[in-house]
Amino acid sequence: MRGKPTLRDVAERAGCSITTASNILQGRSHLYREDTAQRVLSAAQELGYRPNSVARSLARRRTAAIGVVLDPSHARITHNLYAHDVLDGILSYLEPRDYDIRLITPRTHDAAAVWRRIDNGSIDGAILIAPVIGSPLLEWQHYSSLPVVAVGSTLPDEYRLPQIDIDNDAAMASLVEWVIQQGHRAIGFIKGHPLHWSAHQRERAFRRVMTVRGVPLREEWILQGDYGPESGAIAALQLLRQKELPTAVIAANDEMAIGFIQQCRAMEVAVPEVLSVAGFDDTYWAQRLGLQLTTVQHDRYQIGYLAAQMLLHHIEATGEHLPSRILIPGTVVVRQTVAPAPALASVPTASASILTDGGSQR
Amino acid sequence: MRGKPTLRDVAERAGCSITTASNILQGRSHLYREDTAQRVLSAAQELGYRPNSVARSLARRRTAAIGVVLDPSHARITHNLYAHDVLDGILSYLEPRDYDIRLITPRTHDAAAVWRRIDNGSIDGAILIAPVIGSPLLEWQHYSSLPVVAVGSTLPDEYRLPQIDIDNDAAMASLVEWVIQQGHRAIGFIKGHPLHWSAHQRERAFRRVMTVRGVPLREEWILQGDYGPESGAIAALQLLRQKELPTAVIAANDEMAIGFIQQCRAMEVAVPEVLSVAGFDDTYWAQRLGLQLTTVQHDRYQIGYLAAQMLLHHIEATGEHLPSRILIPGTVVVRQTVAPAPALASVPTASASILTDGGSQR
DNA sequence: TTGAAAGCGCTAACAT
DNA sequence: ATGTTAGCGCTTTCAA
Repeated sequence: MRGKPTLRDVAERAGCSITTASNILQGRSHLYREDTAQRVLSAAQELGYRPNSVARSLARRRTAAIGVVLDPSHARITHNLYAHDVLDGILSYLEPRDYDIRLITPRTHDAAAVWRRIDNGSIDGAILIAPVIGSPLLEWQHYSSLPVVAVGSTLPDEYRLPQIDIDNDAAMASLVEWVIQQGHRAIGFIKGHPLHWSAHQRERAFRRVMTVRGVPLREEWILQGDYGPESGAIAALQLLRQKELPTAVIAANDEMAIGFIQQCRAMEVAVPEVLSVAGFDDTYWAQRLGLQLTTVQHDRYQIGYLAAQMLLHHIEATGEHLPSRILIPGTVVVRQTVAPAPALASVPTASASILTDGGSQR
Repeated sequence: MRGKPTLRDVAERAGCSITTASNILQGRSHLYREDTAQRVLSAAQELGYRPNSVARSLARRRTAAIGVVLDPSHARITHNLYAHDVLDGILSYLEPRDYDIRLITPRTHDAAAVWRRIDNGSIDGAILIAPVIGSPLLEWQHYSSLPVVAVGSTLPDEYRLPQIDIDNDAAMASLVEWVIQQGHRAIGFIKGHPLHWSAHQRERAFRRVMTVRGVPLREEWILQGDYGPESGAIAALQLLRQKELPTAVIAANDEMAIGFIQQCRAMEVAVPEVLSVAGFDDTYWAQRLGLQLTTVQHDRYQIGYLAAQMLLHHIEATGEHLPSRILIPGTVVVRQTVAPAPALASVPTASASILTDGGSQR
């Protein structure tokens, strides 16, 4: 025996066949005599035998691995707070079930090349993280064979993919309702990255609620951002040089809200005294940086967890592919960056709470 | 032909042997007649053939995959800013070289179980992310066979592992020197997590420079933290209730500095007017949150990149295992949370710069 | 220029 | 209770 010990080595040492060794090491000892099992087990132990998972995968036609695929547009994982939380949820489901995770970060937009990396037999299924509009990940010819679920993007129905996402529409609606309840009638909005479905969904919800509540929509207060903090700062610059200002601004995510607030403060516009600002997502780092951002919390960890669970079901249930869609509700978290509208400053407000949920508005 | 097309299907369709198809698809067309190569290529194309990477790995005895292993102590990847940056660097090196990444996050401290997940033939090598003191990842019996490099922990020499890390000692020394140059003679310190080697290295450098410069060390100003933001806040609480206060505090990382500053401001202690605070690491999110934290920048992305590079060299160079150690220098970044010591407030200071490097002090 | 044959290390019918 | 056999899909000598 040379190199790493194989099953054959174990079998030889235990004086039995390879099959026997295989069965016993897979926990089917009850099929054999006590002492045979013992001999195999100790042989394996003594040799420091570890089953070769590649050979096992080939024989079983199952890899016990799933792929987590980042859209090529978010090439750097670092700045993607969303992905971190989801990944944690995925790991927490998969790790105890002995599934491996392959992190796939294609850098190209060529769909065939991307899918060659994904669907080459090395994984049993894949979770697509926030595929954007026009992403190669969404070319159906490719994902039609491998079990796949998408998270972080609520796709239009024609993409027949199981998907899990936050309910952007309902959550943003809650937030807007709540801001309006604070007495604001002059409300601005910072839009997210135009390639993300969520950006459109959040904007649409904003516009709808404003309209339904009869609050005037002023297009000059609706600014384009890209979900990054810098774009929030730029939006602040653009907004603050206007003659008329809103009393509140809702950003489509926390990062932009943070950039926006920094810029406001740099220009000596007090938040929330002069201008209220709300974010969306309740990201971990925003919480700990003393901003006390009023925002919408939703459980990204759970999204990852559920996505992994759903995927395993699809993999194990050898049959049907029910393209389901799960939307996780969000909750408005009242902290300190949204104040009652100036004219109504004396009206009683919802009690603000720090690090505990504010009123859920669903 | 049923199911996914295999090499055999391609060969049949092209009317040649499996060997021929294999060779041609691996780019050895020059061995064959022009038209044979063409037939194989188009057959593959038409069938949508994709080589099965599991079978290929088994035959080649190479997986073209490497493992990125998180120490069980940092089970949740979310809050580990360090890991994100390093991971990005790793990905950027490995992705273009067609290596796959397996993300391994053992939840147990049983070394044998941990290594069974890592070294089971599914990867060609592993990068250990910030193994802590006593980590199962460091049990040498296991890592002795698989090529492995450690990052984020500068291990004592007895761990014979190639490793890449920031030069904690020199970088912290620079920072302390710089703070002393600002005229501070009353300096506190917040220690990092006691299971991290870096925490000890940073503390040791602090003590050494203080001693060398003849600045008195006051143990009551040296507080235990754990690298988390909350521990910084707690340290502030403990420090601020003392009768005598330092004029500056150095935290062993940014997160603690942030927590510390939040708490100071909450207690109306002005930073940096009353108390200067420096961090360490220059984390991405700290930079964008308007704190203007004076800290030490170092290139974690590069650490990941180099680690991947080094690992591939070890894998490819079938021979020697030179347990090298690379230490990346850090740079003091002067922003706005450290002011000259009150008594010296009129002395000229190093020009503060925002988002550009301050003076390097090495 | 091409192909036959022997594996890689393991699993899983199917005997016995 | 145990072993034989035939793969899994590919690579790679080696021979033709």
